Amino acid sequence: MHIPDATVARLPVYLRCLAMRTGTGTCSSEDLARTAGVNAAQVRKDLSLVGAQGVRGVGYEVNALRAEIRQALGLTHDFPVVIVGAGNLGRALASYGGFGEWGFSIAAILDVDARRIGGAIGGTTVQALTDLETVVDERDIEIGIIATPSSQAQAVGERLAAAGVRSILNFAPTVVRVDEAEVRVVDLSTELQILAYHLQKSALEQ
Amino acid sequence: MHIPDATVARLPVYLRCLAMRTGTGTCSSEDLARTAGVNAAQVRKDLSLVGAQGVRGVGYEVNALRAEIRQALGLTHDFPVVIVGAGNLGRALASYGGFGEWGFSIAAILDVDARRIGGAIGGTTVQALTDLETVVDERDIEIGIIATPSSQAQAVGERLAAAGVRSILNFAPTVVRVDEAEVRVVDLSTELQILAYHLQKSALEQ
DNA sequence: TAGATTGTTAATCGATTAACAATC
DNA sequence: TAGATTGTTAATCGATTAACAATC
Repeated sequence: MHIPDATVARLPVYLRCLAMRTGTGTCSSEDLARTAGVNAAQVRKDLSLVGAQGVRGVGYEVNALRAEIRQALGLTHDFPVVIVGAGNLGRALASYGGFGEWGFSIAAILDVDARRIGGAIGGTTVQALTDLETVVDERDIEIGIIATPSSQAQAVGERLAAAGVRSILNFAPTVVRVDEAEVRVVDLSTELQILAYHLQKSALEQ
Repeated sequence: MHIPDATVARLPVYLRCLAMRTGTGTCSSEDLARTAGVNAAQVRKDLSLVGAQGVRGVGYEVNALRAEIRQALGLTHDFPVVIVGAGNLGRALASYGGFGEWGFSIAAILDVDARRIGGAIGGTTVQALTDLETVVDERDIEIGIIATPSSQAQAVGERLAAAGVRSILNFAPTVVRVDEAEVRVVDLSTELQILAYHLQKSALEQ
């Protein structure tokens, strides 16, 4: 079944909201909508798209709901992830606790800098960037995270794609275009600029 | 003039694409569309919404375009930003180079941990979290960044809002709801989950 | 039964894009 | 003039949401 992009983007939010609850009990679409900050009709529509079923007059069973959403997102097996770049950002990402919770694990952290190679970050030893292809192949890595300086981001993206990685998350503040892989960007200044627009707009309204 | 949200979200991308070019010369909607990864008609529509004007048969003047987009986004003055949390993530954000380029500056970095207070991160001295209200007031801060552990995120969001901050960027992997402020979330696991969905989908298609 | 809440429809709203006249 | 590209229209597509019958 096809799930619209807009729904896919909201599913992780629902998972996060559900994670804040105790394991058992039920939850109405109204409850979930309030914590997620969306419309209740939208919650019901999204949930029916992922195949979750509630009980009229009662709500959704929290545990079953979690399972349905994870299933729909494909979070059914573990995803080994490679982080390229062991600077401040790479370290912050690696020591971010929430990886395992959703079935992602850090298979490797790579860097070019000899002073960083061999060091440990949250239990993972930093390897040389030259190991990229080997690591991707041996550990069956499907997801790569770019946490390098902007100047190296495009080249790393291309290497990841050439090694067979089909999903890339780019944290470097630059455009990375790779035809063979899906690239998502996470960027501080983009977010700040969007906030700035809204600030200006609300200032004009006064 | 009202600019649709979808357009506002693309404007920073255009700025980034334009930043990759030399200061002068022209650029067609087709050029910009290719680097930004969107449709050329969409680029022209977006640009006409921000009031940018091109020349038929030639394209848009790069410098003028940059200026129009910045103007539309409200990037006309400097925005002092406060970062709450001086752990790995806070450090990574603070040492991220692209701040100044778009008119944002780090006015303060705050933390609760006495071992971090007084230390310097990229030229800024870490201050005590108790200084939050004073700093926001004295430096006229309108934007706050939450880079604390999840457990403290909501409380920090509320304090920021109470101190008068109307725009908050939350990097903690948890839901932060504050009625008086706009909160945007940037979250690693959300992005990974969306990638996982697409991986699974393309695997099923084979 | 009465109250609550789902699941779905249908209307509305907003975003995308092909197409093409205008014009440099 | 010929080629290129904008600016805008109108069609299409996708997303949101109010409303309500179904039903626990």
